[in-house]
Amino acid sequence: MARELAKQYDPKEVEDRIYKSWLDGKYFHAKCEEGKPTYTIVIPPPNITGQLHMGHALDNTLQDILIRFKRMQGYDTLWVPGTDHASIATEAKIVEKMRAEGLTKEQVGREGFLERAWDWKRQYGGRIIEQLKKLGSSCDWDRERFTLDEGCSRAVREVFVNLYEKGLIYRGERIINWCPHCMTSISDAEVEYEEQAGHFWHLRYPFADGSGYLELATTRPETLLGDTAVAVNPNDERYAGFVGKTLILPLVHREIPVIADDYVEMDFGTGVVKITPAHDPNDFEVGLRHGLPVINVLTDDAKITDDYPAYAGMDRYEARKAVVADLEKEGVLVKTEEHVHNVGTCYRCGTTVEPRVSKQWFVKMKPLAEPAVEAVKNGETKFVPQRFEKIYFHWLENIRDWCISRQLWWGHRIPAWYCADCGEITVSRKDAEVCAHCGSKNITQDPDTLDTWFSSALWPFSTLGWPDETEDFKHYYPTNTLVTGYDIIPFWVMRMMFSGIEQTGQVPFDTVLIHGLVRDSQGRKMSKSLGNGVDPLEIIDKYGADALRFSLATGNSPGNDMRFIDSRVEASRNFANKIWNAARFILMNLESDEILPLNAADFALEDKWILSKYGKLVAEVTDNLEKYELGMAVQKLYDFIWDVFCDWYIEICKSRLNGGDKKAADTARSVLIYVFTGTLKLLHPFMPFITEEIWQSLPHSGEALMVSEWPEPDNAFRYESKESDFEKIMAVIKAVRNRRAEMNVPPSKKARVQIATQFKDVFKEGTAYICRLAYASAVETGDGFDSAGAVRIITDAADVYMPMKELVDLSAELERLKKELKKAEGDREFFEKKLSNEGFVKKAPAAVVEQQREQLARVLEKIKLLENSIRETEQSL
RNA sequence: GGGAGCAUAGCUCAGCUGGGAGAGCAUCUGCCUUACAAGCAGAGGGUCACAGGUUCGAGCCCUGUUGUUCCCACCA
Repeated sequence: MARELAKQYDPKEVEDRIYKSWLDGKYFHAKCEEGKPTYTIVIPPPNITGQLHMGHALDNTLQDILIRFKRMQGYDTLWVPGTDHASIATEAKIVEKMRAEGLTKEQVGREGFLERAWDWKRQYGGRIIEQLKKLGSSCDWDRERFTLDEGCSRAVREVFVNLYEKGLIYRGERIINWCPHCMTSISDAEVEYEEQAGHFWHLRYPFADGSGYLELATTRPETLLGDTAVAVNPNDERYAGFVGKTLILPLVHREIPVIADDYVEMDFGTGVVKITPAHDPNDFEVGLRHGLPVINVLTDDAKITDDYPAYAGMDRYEARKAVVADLEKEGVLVKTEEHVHNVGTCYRCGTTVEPRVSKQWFVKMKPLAEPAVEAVKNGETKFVPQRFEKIYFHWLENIRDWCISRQLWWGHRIPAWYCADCGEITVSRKDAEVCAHCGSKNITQDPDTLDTWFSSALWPFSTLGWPDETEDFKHYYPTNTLVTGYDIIPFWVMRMMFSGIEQTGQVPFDTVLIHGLVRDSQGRKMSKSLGNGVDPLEIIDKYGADALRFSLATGNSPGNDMRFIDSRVEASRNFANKIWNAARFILMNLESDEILPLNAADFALEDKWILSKYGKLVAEVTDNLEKYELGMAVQKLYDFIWDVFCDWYIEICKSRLNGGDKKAADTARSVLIYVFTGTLKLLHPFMPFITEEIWQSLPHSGEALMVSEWPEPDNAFRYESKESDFEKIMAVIKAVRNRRAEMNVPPSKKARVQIATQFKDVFKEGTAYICRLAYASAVETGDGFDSAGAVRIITDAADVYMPMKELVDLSAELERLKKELKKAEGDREFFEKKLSNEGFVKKAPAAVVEQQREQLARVLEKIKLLENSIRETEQSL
């Protein structure tokens, strides 16, 4: 029943239909099956503001590969999907949208704002989910979650209150990173440092007693307004006499002290530092040590406060200019130097961050960090590749308290109420009605919301129903593999680790699989501003999802960045087409829908060869996948399908299929289907669409490839010696092709092939293959042949003659033989040297020594044959 | 200032525990051979950054150097 398939694979015709059939079959849905081992992944929830980019495509391809592999292996697999409310990013979008309508947050109020935000979420929040489906992601969509949904919000409350009760969450006035554009505090992890060209202004601060001045340098002269001291190093002899004296702050004319503090580097600048506790984290610390006042000079949108009428309302950069000009006027500006320094910027909007003293909520990190470090040190959770542990440790070991409050509306509101009567704070799982301390009803909830990452940190268990002991939680927690980019370790991985350990007593996952960034073809980071981003959906449209997935899974090693190159996707697309055509070939050679039974008694040499190769492939691919070596697994599949199965096995099968011997043809069909079906299974996690589509049209049992059983190597089909027999024949075929190509003999011109060999049986069996694949008109085997005018080819197992007198240029042939002899003699020297090395023979493993001996023997044999050939050729000349 | 990665064919990259260097693309030569020209059969192309060391043996392990990318860090 020959079937007609299109000559080329058309992913557009296939993908949506196949994806729908999987959904209809509910194959993605995890059923909490008793007695089955579980395998769980929680998706790194993409932001609802996001559109699928290459980073997502890579991340989710890897997860889908793992989850499909484990599903086929028989695990009860669950891949939890969902999205993140992304407080800052989303809020910024809404604000921007409102601005277009001429509205501000204040005008619409909190309620109105949140309504708009939820509307926005309903409209766009599902966009990226639909895009993930295009990629083939086999997530359990029935369990889709959102960080701001009811369940996740309850988990957030529970954790907040729990930590508060343990004293691990506190409220305090600290210096924090403030984004004047987003108008909120951000955590240390959310600050990105970049080098900026700036200036170094040298200033003179005069002593109050008129006895001169101290010279210092600053990069931020406008903060001078908030200076409350000038510091020098206590060991600095130059300034030893000045400590304790009083200076007059220029412009402001306030009296400030000279203090001594270790923080000051003697050999940087002038060794004198102005101290502005309100606007520099280090100065803040110095201020604490010396009991200095904190004078805030900037508003929350980074303008000078009304306390300084000369500059009030100017933004920090305008103020800087004005202050410098005034300093110059006052005669205290000594000089201005060019200076490059690190400036902190907001990771969301890129605005320069303003360190600022304010009252915020913090998580005390030390007690949480220690068990999280320990869990990785003792191997409960391991990183792949392992080196990323270092980044993880480094962050946790140097961590400062986590500022979790945000001056935003879109997010989990902080469950703290302040009492206007007694001034105490009530923190509660349920919305508080009265003050827990004095019973007053005069309480108001903290207006702030929590850092988005606070809820993301709970994702592995909040999505499974925690804090309730749900079936899902009991069944699927702890999860198994977390797949993410190395850039997210401090934001997310680390926080999930300590949150999981603290809240559930267990690590949230046993393995963290880290991947790199997908860069553009020139190695640059893909970014909106550069406009160099490649849209995965366009690639899918052009080449198919399988081709994209295959490209992302291959050709890079774990943790390393990769470049996205179009030609690689094209190659993957070609590979898909190759598989498609292999399927076409098999289908057009089938006579029924039956799965023909394998009958070992009928196997031809090539059947044993391919079965043996296939068995090894199964073992290796499985092993690679279990070790997260996805790139290696996929490379082996590529080589097997293209080189081994298509180029050799299919070609060789043709003679049996067309030969008229029904039994032989059926044997070929049975092996073709067995090996091809098994290979499709192995490839399915990487290229789910095309493999499913083909499998469905091949004879099969079961509903779908994606829920079929993962292959296991069959020991009955191990044929080591047959494998090497077949490879002897292959070597002859390759050698003949090679010589014919060199001599420009067209395939249409057949030639007799005579093979002198000690493996006569093998080559007799290989006659048909040699005729077909080496364009032989006939094949003879024997001990020796007349070499006069024959082309001679030497392989490891055979001495091959092709009588093609009219084509042979004897003198050229002689040259070639001599060249080959020279090479063989070089080989002989190599092996002889190695084997005569006493150290090698004594110390190398016996197997290695033996192998080298065999190789030497083969070389010697070859040399003998070559010398013969040369002699005979010389005689013919 | 600290830490990490990378340096292999013209290009993009593999190379798992050390046993005479691989793929894809590109180039060149033949082929429309009844699955596939998105294909088939061949070919050329590499002092594996450099210098030492360990070893019988190093692309792989150790030390240093150079180049490059990234992360972290309070040098005002």
